[in-house]
This record gives sequence, C-alpha cells and structure tokens, in this order.
Amino acid sequence: MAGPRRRTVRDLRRNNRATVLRKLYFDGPLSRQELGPLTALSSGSISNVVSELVADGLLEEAGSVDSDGGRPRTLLRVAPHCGHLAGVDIGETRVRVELFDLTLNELACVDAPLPDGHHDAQDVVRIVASGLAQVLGEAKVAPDALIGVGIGVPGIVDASDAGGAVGAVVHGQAIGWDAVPLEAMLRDRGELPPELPLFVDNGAKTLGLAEMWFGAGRGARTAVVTLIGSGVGACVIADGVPYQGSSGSAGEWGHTTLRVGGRRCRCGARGCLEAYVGAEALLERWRESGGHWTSTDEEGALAELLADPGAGELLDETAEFLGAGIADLVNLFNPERIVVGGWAGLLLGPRLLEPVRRAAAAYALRHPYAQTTIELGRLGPDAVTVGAATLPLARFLAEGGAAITSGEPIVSGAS
Amino acid sequence: MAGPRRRTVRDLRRNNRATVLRKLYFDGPLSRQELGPLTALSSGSISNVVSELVADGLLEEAGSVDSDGGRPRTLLRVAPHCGHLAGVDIGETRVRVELFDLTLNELACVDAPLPDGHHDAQDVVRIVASGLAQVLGEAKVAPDALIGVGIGVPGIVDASDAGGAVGAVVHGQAIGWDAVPLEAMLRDRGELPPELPLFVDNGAKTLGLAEMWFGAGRGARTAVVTLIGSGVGACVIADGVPYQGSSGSAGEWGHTTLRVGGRRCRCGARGCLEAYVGAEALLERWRESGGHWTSTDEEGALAELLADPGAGELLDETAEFLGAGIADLVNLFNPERIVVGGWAGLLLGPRLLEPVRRAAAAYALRHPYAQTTIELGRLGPDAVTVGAATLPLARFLAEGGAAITSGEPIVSGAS
DNA sequence: CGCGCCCGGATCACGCTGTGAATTTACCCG
DNA sequence: CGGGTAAATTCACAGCGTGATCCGGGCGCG
Repeated sequence: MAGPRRRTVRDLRRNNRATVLRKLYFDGPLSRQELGPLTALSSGSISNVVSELVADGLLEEAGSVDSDGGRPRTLLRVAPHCGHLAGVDIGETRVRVELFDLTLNELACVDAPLPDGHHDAQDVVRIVASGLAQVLGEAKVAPDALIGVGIGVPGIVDASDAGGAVGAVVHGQAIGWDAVPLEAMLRDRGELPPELPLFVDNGAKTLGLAEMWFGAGRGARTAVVTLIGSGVGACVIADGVPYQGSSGSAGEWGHTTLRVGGRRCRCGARGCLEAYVGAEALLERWRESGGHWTSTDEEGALAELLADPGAGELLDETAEFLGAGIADLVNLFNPERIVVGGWAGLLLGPRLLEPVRRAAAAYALRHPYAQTTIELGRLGPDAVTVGAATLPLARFLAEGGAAITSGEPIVSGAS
Repeated sequence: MAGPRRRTVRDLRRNNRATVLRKLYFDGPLSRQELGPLTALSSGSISNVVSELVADGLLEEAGSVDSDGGRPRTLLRVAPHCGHLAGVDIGETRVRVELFDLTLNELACVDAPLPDGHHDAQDVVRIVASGLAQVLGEAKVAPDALIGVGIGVPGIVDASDAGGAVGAVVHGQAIGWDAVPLEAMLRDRGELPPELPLFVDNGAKTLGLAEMWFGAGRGARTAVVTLIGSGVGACVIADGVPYQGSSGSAGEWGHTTLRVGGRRCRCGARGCLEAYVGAEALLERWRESGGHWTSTDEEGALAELLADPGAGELLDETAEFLGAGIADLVNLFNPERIVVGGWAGLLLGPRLLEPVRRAAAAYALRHPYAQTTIELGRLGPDAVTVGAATLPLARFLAEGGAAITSGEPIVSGAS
C-alpha cells in the first residue's frame, strides 16, 4: 500500500508553520511572545515562522496591547480572507452549497431542491458545479482563491483506491448511488482548478465534525457525535481526528445490534439500533401502538408524538434502547464526551436526555462511563456544510498553509 | 493537559533511526541498498544512520549476498542481544514472568501460582519483583540491559494521571483490586533501575498485541482481536497502534449490549455479549438446558459441551450472538481483519467459525463486511507475556533505540 | 594472469533547520 | 529629551538530509 514516507528538515518548518497557524486559528489573537511557550518554539523560530506566514498573507497583525513599561506586543491572527472554503451538502432532498471565509463565516449560499427518489449522479454533479460557480460569483471570489471544497453525501464513502477510479467513491443506497466516483466526475467537468483539494465524506460525519469544531464537542480529544435523524449514524473522533477505519466507513452505529433477532431494520438485519430509535422506525412503532399524526413531514410527526401523553411508555423504551446503544459506544470507544445530535436527537433531547443517561449508566461499565459526559448537540442539521468545509480547512492548517501542489494524491478522508 | 511538544532537527534523526530500525526488525536482514527506497531515505542518510546504529551496537552485519558482477551487498540486522525485554502476566490464578531477547525469543521464565480470590496487591508486586530478579539471574542478564518491562493485568488500566499517583492505576474487579497504583508500587521497591520503562496494560490487550505482531493479525493496519475466555474482551488496533480511548479502557466489547433487557451479566447490566458467549455464561446456559459435565475446570467442561450432540442448538444460538457482536465491531470499527482468540474462542472456533461468519454477514452492513476477514487466532493464552513485552519494544523501536532517559513521563499506554 | 567494469557503500559541499544570546526596536515615564 | 523595559529581530552555531562524487571489492572478459 502506502510506502513509508518521511523526509527532510524542510518538513520541520512545515510542521512549525502548522502548529503556529493552528494555535492562532483556534486560540484567537496572540502575540509572538505568548506563542513561544504555547508552541514549544524558541523566540527565534517564532520570529522566522511568523514573518514567513505574514509574507505569505496568511497572518496579519491585529492591534497591540501594552506591556507595562515596555514595547507593546503586537497581536497576530489568521487573515480571514487569505483563502476561502466551500462546503457542499448533498442531501436526500436538496443540494446546498455554501461559501466561507477562512474563519468559516458564511459568505454566500445556494440551495437547490432535488426531486425525490433516485438521483442521477450526473445531474447532482452538475448542480454542485454550478452551485459552486454561483456562490463564488455572488461573493466575488476567484476560483483559485478556494483553498478546498468539502462535500457531505448521504452514504458510505470509500476512500480506498479499489475500483481503479481515483478519488472518493460513494455508495449511497438512500439515493440509489452505487459506487459513484463522485470526485472523478466533478473533476472531469474541468470547471474546477485541477489541483483543488476535494474532500468527500459521509454527511453525518461532516455534521459531527462541525459539532466537534464549533459545537458541543469543542475541546474534547476523543468523542463520539451521534446523529439521530430519520436514520441513525455516528462520527467517532479519536485523538482529535475522525476515526476512519480501513475504508472510511467506520462509525455505522445505527446498525449495531441491540436485540438479536429483533425488529427488522431497513438495512436488512434484525434488531439494529436504528430500528428502534431512528425517527422513521420510532414513528412506525408509534403507529403500531395506536398513534397517529397529521403532519406530512417526519419532523412534524415526531413533534406530535412528543406531545402525545400516551406515548410515554414508547419514549421510555426508546430511551432504554438509545441508552444501551450509547453504553456500547462508551464501552468500546471510551470517549470523554458523547454528543447527541441530528434533528431527531435534538427534538427528542429535552425529553429523553435524563432517562438516556440513566440507561447508559446501567448498561455501560462503571469506569468508562465515569469518564464520559453525555450532552446535546448545539448545531442544527444545516451545519453539514460547515463540517464539510472543515475538511479542507483541517488539511490547510495541517500543511501550514503551504501551497498544496505536490505528491500525495488528494483523497477524501486524508487527515 | 499535555502541552504541545514538537522540537528540533535532532528529532529527524531519531525518526529516521526509528524507521530504519523498524524496517530491519520486521522485514528481516536487508542491505543498505535496499533500505534506501524502503525508508525513503537517501543513500547518504542511510549510511550515516546505519553506521550510528552499528556503533551503538543495535545493528550488526549478517553476511553478504553477491550482486552479479559488483561489490556484494552486506546485510544488516538488529542485534538480538543488544537489549532484553521482560513480559509479565498477572493472571487470576498465577503470575508469570518471562525474559526475552530483542527478537522476543524466550530466555527464561518463571511461574508463580496465586491463591484464589482476592490478591493483596503488595504480595503480587513482591512476586513480580522477585520473578524479574529470578529470570534475569537465570539468563545472566544485567538489570540495566533491560530495555523495559511490560505487564498485563486482569482489569481496566487507567493511564490518566487522575488520583495523584504517577503511573498506571489498575482497577481489577476480578482480583479485588480497586485503584491499585501498580506502577508506583513496583518502582517504590527500589529494585528496578529508576528510569526503566514500565508499561501496564490490560492482559487481554497485550494478548491482542501479540496476535497482531506475531499471530493472525500480522500485516493488518486496522484490526480487532477478540478474546473469548471465561469473559469476553477485545483489543482494537487502529492504524497499527492500540486504540486506547480517553483513559485506556476502550475495547470493552464483552459488555456490549446484544439484547436489551436480556440475560443478567456479571457486570450487572443485562444482555451483554459476555452473558451469552463467554465460557462461564455458555456453560451456565448449557446447564439450564439440561447439560452437565464432569471436568473441574472450564476448559474441560467446554470441551464436553462441544462433544455433546445435543448442544447443537445452543451452539448455533451462540454463533448468532457472537456473529452479531462481531458485526457490531465491523460496523463501528470497519477493520480489515477480525481475529477470534482467547482459549474459549480457539476451542469453539473450528465448530463456530462458519456459522459466526454467516451471522456476521447477516448483521453487518454489506460494505464494511466486505472489507473484513474473520479468522481464528494463532497464539495460545500464554502469549500475554509476549504481548506485554511488545509494549516496551514498540517504544524502543519508536525512539530509534535512543537512550531513554529524558522528559516524557513513562506511563502505560504510551504509544 | 591482468585489466576493466560494475555496483555497494562512504564522503563531502550545500542548503536548510531550530536554538539562544545579543542586539535592535518601540513605547512609557519622568 | 533621555532612561527604562519588554517585545521582536538578528546572528553565529550545531545538526540534519540530499545527491553528486569518490572509493573499493569482486566478477568476467581477454
């Protein structure tokens, strides 16, 4: 597979650039002085690295603060407009393209509805490409000012190079995609700069990333963001980076078995977590127990369920299943934090969180459970684009903002 | 917690030493010539690094092979006696201390039985210390020729520094240990060289490591080694290193819930995997369904179960549970390989492997399942010591064989 | 038997790195 | 206007990997 790759003394500089850039990105404006201890670099190196970064336009000065009686320290920050990022959310019902500056402020956004059911991949690719062109135009950003594009898709993304096609391949049963070489198709249109970093990952994972960077997961080094919507998924963060597994399809928590031989799940197996706590399955169970609703969308229906005093038992049972599922995560991953997200998760949260915590405590081992907190997500489902944009951003920071041209094929899931 | 640490140009050399050392360790004798492409180092660097390592006594020449018409290449290999490793297995019924050379050949071994039930930690520590002294004496190895000691314990090892005590703290319900600061106790005896690297980890995990290094897991970068004995555990390897979680207690697969509200498990929860496929639980279930045995030990009893033609249904059910449990691992971790080990796993393997594969295929998602192979372990339960010795060895290789003196507190779980 | 060839390995000049002390710069205060 | 102070830069130094060059051992050809 991948040959061993470690190189020269130049990489030191790249790493130090990355360290400085990251520190400055996350921990606000800092002076060169403070940067030293924080990055374990000597004052000399800080000076060199910073002036290089300033020359490259990645850093800018941001005022200064007095230092009693001496030269004031000048603060540094990442220049928000030194590059732009795009996030794409390919959902089951719409495509959403959003343009951000480096600090992930929204600059422009377009939404394109998608007809129900199967989506011809070619069509979707066209929509994405024109959406990108549109947001760039709206915000008056040149295409080569794009640092990278992240795309969240509904389905499993295979980052392994199997199949011959270069780049990410998407298997999305929900929208009828089977081994769609999304990255190659997008590139082949020739509208994007040929070397533009392109990242494709599961939409649930990108949502999880957003939650980790800017939501309830902030600060945790190892965490699991659970996403409960119509179906159920999860995004596992180990040591600050998404855990990918051998082919990028790790974290399929929804199809974890909670009852051997139990309810039939839409994946074909029996007793999956999703078959009990996914919104679709939950409503189905409500109907079976005599519930009914008038809303035409799942979201409204679920709200009606929550308002029904007769659904208490159903909800308690759901909490037990969800708690047991979370306990599995606690036992297997031993995270510091578990975030319950997804539109259904956020809707159910206020009602279920406490019973879920109790169930998780009962089902999990004491020791790892004591290390974990279970919290509600803080970001809505629209954060998929933000999370997707996070992918090229992470790469950008990790490279120290270097011109990304060389070697290493750019593939989804690259950390 | 841990401040950011990255340093100087000297680390480059350390890394390259490590790369060369590792390559040579795993892929047998190689010439300097071959080493170049394999480590992505220039011939000059290879020359420098190798001569340094030879001067340090870590490498030695191992014959030469003709190169048609030119100067023959001299082969290099790691010097097996340039250092020694000790592995300790603290089991529920005995302590086992084994001494290895660098290639993990056994040099000496002592076994000390432990009385049943609770074990006073102080006693165990004494036994370990004297065991170490004994194997060193038997093999005529000086204590400072020890590269490090690895210890496998039955219980959860907390590597986080909570509690004030420096070093690994062990929570072992099975032997009545609660927050035993094993590392500190061992060091406080003062018999070991004060800077000797000491690693403590769960015995199941060290067994898993052994399987990864020398058994059925060889070559896989991400894998899960499942360990079925009286109880059930697992060792998760992500990208070649053990996945630890936030406090080192990840991989508690045995207490994953397979049936919400199901059988009571000895951990207190209901429906754990262990409550169905652990040997203890399996025998219990056999008894409930009318089985009986004459052996006094679980191993013999399990053999009798396997020989009983009337137990077919029970075994099929067990296979379904085990398959579902493995499917959970496949869905969550997306490994390239799953190894079924542990004494009970190995005993049940020939009978159960096929039905387990079928069940796993049914319960897991198609895509990740297609990426995985499910295999039997190849190492017996005695490999705990080998796996434990693997811990300091990994550190030794990662440090490029550098004198391990400085900085970084030496703690279990350090990768 | 001797010569030339060929290839593995060592050497060396070069450009690059981070370090840390000395130096310069910028601002406040009296 | 000059002294004091602390931030930021500069600079000599040691160390690294690179890759061209050099050395030397053994084979095959004449």
